[in-house]
Amino acid sequence: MEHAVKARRLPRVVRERQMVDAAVRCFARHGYRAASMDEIAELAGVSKPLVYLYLGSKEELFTACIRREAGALLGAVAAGAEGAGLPPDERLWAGLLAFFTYAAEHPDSWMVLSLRARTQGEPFAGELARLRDEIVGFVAGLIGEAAREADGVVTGRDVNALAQALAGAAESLATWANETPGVTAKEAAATLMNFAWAGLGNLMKSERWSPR
Amino acid sequence: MEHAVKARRLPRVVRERQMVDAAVRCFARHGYRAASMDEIAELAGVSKPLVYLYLGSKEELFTACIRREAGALLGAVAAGAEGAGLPPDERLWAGLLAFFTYAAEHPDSWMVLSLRARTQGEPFAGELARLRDEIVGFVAGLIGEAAREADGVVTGRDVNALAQALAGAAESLATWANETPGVTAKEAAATLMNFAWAGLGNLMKSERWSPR
Amino acid sequence: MEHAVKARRLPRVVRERQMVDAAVRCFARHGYRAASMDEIAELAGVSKPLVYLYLGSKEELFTACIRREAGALLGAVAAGAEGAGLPPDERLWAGLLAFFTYAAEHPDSWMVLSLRARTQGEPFAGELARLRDEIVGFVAGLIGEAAREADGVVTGRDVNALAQALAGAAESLATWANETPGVTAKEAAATLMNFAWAGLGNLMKSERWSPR
Amino acid sequence: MEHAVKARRLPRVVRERQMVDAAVRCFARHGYRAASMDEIAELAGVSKPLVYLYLGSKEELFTACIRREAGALLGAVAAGAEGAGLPPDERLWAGLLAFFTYAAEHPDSWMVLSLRARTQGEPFAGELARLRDEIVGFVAGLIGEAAREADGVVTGRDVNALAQALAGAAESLATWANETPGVTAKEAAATLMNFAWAGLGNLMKSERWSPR
DNA sequence: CATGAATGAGCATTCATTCAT
DNA sequence: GATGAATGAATGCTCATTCAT
Repeated sequence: MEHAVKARRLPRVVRERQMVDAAVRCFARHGYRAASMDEIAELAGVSKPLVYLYLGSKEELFTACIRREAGALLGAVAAGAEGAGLPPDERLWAGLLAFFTYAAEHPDSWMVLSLRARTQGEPFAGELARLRDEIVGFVAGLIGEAAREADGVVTGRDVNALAQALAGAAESLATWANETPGVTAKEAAATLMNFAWAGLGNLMKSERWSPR
Repeated sequence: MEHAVKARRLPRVVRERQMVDAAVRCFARHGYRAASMDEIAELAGVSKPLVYLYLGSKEELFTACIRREAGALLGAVAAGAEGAGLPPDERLWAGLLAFFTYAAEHPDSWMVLSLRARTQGEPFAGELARLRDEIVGFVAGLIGEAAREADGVVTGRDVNALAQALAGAAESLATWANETPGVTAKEAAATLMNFAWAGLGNLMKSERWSPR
Repeated sequence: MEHAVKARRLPRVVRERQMVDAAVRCFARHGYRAASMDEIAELAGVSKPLVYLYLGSKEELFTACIRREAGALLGAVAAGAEGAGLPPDERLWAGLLAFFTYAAEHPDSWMVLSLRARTQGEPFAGELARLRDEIVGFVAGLIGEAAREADGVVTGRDVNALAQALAGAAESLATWANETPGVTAKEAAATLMNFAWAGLGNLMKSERWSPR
Repeated sequence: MEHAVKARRLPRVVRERQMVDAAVRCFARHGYRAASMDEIAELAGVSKPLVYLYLGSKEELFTACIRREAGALLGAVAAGAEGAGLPPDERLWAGLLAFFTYAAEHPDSWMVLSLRARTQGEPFAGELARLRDEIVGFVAGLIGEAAREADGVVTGRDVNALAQALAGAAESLATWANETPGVTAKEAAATLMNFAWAGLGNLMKSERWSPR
């Protein structure tokens, strides 16, 4: 008779996924503090006590969101950029494309990862820092590889600052692209790639801009 | 009678400045939601009703913070980059240097502008968007000027995306520099300038990176 | 198939005993309100619904605890003091010793009976009052018997007040002995016996202390 | 016009007293856990936030209750028993009378001090222990004084156990008197005095009851 | 001008209790 | 017989905001 109208008595794993889904949306829309457990529970279609039973607390729930979404983003970028035989520029391009595509297709996830989480102190900052470190490390690896191929001379600190700037530019562009109608992930990735590769090339050739 | 213990009966402008000062610190430290009017009033050394009398509400107070700090940042960048006769690269360099210097010297101000404000919806986003538009516009102007000088061919959309990427990289680098001990404003500015100018030059010469 | 890992399918009586055991511990440790059915169920090694199935409700469970422990205490005291042929002082001594021994050997039980139960209103107070009445009645019986032997003149009200005071002193001493390391049950019983018997003797000889 | 119908805008000290009054009633009636801040606030005729503003938290409020009531009880007993020139028995009598009178006239206060506070762990137990120690110390002082006057030989441990038993009997009798209609404070005090003094005298003469 | 007094509304969290299997 | 799944109803606590003086 009943056609699972409200889907009661679901197994725990399913419920947990629903809850984290709802939480990601709410945290993305309102931020950590402004998001209320009531709203999350209602959006997930369950009662508040169940959220606490399964996820523990608001803090743990937020951490679970960050972990899950960070894993998904990392997975997408890694899957896009893995091609071992490809030259570094091709792999950077693939990684950037995968990154912008993920950000465009999962705006709530990207919102949580890029903005909401940073504004809270520990323990969220740490969780987020790990994601950023992995991405920056991945980019720094590509830059270093390219530098070796080109016999360029760059210090480790330079490589890190560059990777940092590139990651920052990517973050900023992704948010901007999400907010600006008509900008595709491919365009955003191309812009950044153009912007970055030439600059990287120059740096590796030690042709630097200097004041005066 | 009066022991001048706590400097009573100050003119309104002074009191307001004290309050906004306190508010910037609190918002920077805790974020918009987590900052409490109690703490702000106490830090400003006034009673809570006075804050409401002068600044209206928490929302208006936050807006006042954003406006004042955005004005200060813009003023600093404009003052640094104004030299009318200088070539565009020198002016971009001066602007970047002024920007990173401001962010380093006023970390609370930069915190409010870069992170805290974005995480809240309207009307703060709008306030912030205006600051960003001004900065991006300034950068875009420089890029356009340079493009004309170099007879390069770039569309307006390209210029905007570039300015956006540059601004994003700058934002990200500024936060990173503030969090990383030993990184000076000048280093950060130099890194970005190197990174950017070559890429911009290539773009304007229409030498683009493209996949495959 | 079954590894007998957790002793499933036990007879109801055994399960109930486990539950009440666990409940006594929890109520003793946290008090009625602060003890949670979750903790009790977990400590008993069963699921919560089973607790409800067997014991009905938190209130009924607590009542069951009081009843069982009160019965055990009464049984211990009665067993100790029954010797029909002995003189009343010997029987009081035996009863006191049994009482302090029980309190020392079953601290959780004594905690529930002495403190936790009283702080809750009906219906627990009633349950407890019955235990107290039985003990006070037993003591009053001994006092009355001794009074008759000594041809003393005491009213029923006096006997009751005396028994009440004696019971109170005993309660207080038992708790104090449990909390004070190095105090044995026998010492506590002796202290009270010394304290009490002389006063009782005086009273029965109508040698009373009176002010002025 | 307005006849102070609800007495708004009262000075802080008055409000605090009202709140603690209400809290003592609620804690006495329901115990610490079961008493709700809502009920306390309503009974005090104020809003809940005001209770928190002035008293801090439920724990601090309870502590404030214990402190205030313990002080009042101690003050009453001390005032009753101070007569420096009187013999120890007269002073014990006066102290007991003051004690039972206080317990009879302030049943909620006595409830809080005697039962409610004990069932909670720290920090309430400590607060309460101090009251008990003061009373037991006072009683022990009297017993010791009497022992010296009578050239009796009692160890310090005996004196403490006796004082403990006496205090316990007093506590128990006070509660019993409060619960039993028709028992006056004077009767309760006399019963205990009779009960105690003879026993104390015997002990000091080393005439002890011993089994067998 | 400036503040002590006061609150309505909301939030994270917990708990006793009950179904559906 | 036994349990995983689920919740209604509180509870302690906080905060932005406003009067009355």
